[in-house]
Amino acid sequence: MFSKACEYGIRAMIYLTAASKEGSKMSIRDICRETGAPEHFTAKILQDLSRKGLVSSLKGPKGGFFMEDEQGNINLKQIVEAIDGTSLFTGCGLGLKECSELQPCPIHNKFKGIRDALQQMLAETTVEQLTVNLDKGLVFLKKK
Amino acid sequence: MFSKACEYGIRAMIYLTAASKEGSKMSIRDICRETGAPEHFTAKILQDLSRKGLVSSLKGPKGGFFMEDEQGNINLKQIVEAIDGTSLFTGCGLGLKECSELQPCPIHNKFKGIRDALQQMLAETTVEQLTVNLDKGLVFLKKK
DNA sequence: CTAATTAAAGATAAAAAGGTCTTTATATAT
DNA sequence: ATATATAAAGACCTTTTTATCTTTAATTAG
Repeated sequence: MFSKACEYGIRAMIYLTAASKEGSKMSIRDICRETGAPEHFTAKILQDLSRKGLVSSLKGPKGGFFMEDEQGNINLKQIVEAIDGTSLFTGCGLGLKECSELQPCPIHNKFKGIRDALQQMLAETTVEQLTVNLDKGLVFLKKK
Repeated sequence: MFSKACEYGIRAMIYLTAASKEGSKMSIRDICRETGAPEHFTAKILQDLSRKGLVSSLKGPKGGFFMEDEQGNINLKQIVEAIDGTSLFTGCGLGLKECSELQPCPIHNKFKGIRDALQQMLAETTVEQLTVNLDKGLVFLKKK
């Protein structure tokens, strides 16, 4: 469904949001230890998200990545769009370059229903919400 | 959502089902002309689907690909699984190797809803059904 | 000011997906 | 039998994705 980059990015942002509640900045190493993601690859992804304003960062000792308070309101759709683009939400299920109500592919309407439900679910889910059961050990960001 | 191979495969099968109603066998060239797909790549895909029994084929002059009557009942889930595997239906939204009710990722339940809806939609949609509006020119398999 | 620590950036590599080309096998029609 | 048309198979190439390695820039602590 999502690219690896997107999966790692979402996991990192959820972890960062949880950690930032205690005011901590986390290094790439920390983040990847806790999310089971590859370090250099994740660094690329977070640098990209940082440029786009979805996460914050600071260089130097005691530096690292973190989330500003208002960044907790960022939702999953924003992250997916930042990393994977909008094609998942707007593209044709059968890959047609042009597919619309006017010129639909055979699965246009059925697929649209699914696509829209996915889009809505992602849009209404903030990273903040996803940290709720994390500290309680009820949900996980990597294999135990 | 689906791989290119899967998109081409589905489009080819819908076209073949429609053509086979008139008893025609279609060459790769015909199929790709009508679906806007690359020939050699589509040949690979159809050869694979043929080995797996989802389409039928015959070599030689007047040969080509076609669908047996009962193959019209094949549904989209079967095609997606044959080409892309089952990970879309069973895998974790955040890419965790182990993700289940017992050990869920933060989006497990919300994602499961979407995944299941997609799965059900694909399972209840047969290629036969998708040919209905094709001859009427109401739906399309390639850009006009 | 210096050393240490961290993200940023860029170069490179490996793997997977997507796509093409060439040869072979098989069936048909003449 | 021979020529022809077709799928089947395999080798190869290109692009994208995933991942790693190295160097640079910025910040902090002492």
